[in-house]
Amino acid sequence: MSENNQIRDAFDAIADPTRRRLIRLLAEAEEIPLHELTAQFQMGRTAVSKHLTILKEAGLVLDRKVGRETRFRLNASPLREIQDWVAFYSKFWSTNMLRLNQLLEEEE
Amino acid sequence: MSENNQIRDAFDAIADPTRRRLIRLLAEAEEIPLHELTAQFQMGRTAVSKHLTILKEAGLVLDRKVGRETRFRLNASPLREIQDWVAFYSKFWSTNMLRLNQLLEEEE
DNA sequence: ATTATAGGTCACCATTTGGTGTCGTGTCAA
DNA sequence: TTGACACGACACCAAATGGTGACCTATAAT
Repeated sequence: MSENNQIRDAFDAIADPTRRRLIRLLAEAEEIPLHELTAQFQMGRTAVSKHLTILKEAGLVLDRKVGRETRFRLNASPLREIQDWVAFYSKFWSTNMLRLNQLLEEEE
Repeated sequence: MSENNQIRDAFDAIADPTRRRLIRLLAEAEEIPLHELTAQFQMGRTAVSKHLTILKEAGLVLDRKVGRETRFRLNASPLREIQDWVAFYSKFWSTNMLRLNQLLEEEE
């Protein structure tokens, strides 16, 4: 269960702003077909399809064919890795750390 | 204060595994000069320096010159944006959402 | 039956990315 | 003062990235 099909890094997948917008759009609806997603962007269908492929490779998106359309939906769970990663560094942006940086700055 | 010098996206900066390792190394010490960082990788000094430049452009790293060496240190605060972004989606990987996905899967 | 829609696939392209080696300069050590 | 070290800057390169348009097939609508 919960197969590890992740060809691609989640960090890599969310690096592109277009793909983050796709994730956002898919979060706001159950399922969205490609042509409807494409309508939200200025680029062509092929480009959007490529971005969705990358999201699929990272396990962030699932798709199913319904009639002649391919509907996409979000699978957010790979984002857990991102959250775990960033949580580790949350202790480094406390006010104490900011003050330390300021002190080192003024030292020279 | 806390100037917004971010030429580059933090999402972009953390996409590369080498840069994430740099962030980790810098989190474990106060300051590390370039040559010492370079020793941790298999690539050359120029490549590591380029990665650090990218981290600097994202505001994730600060540097100061001391003698003939350039010492780098972590400035984690831009990671806050990442945390805020990913926190929004945490509600989508609850067990309920996973079950819903399974149901949609079995539907066809 | 014909036409329009949806989308996969492919070839193609410009730009960016991630690495290399070299050269020049400032700094520390002998 | 001579040499070794640390580094920035630059030219260069292969591969990945992010986009395009054209073609083909499957499905839906008329």
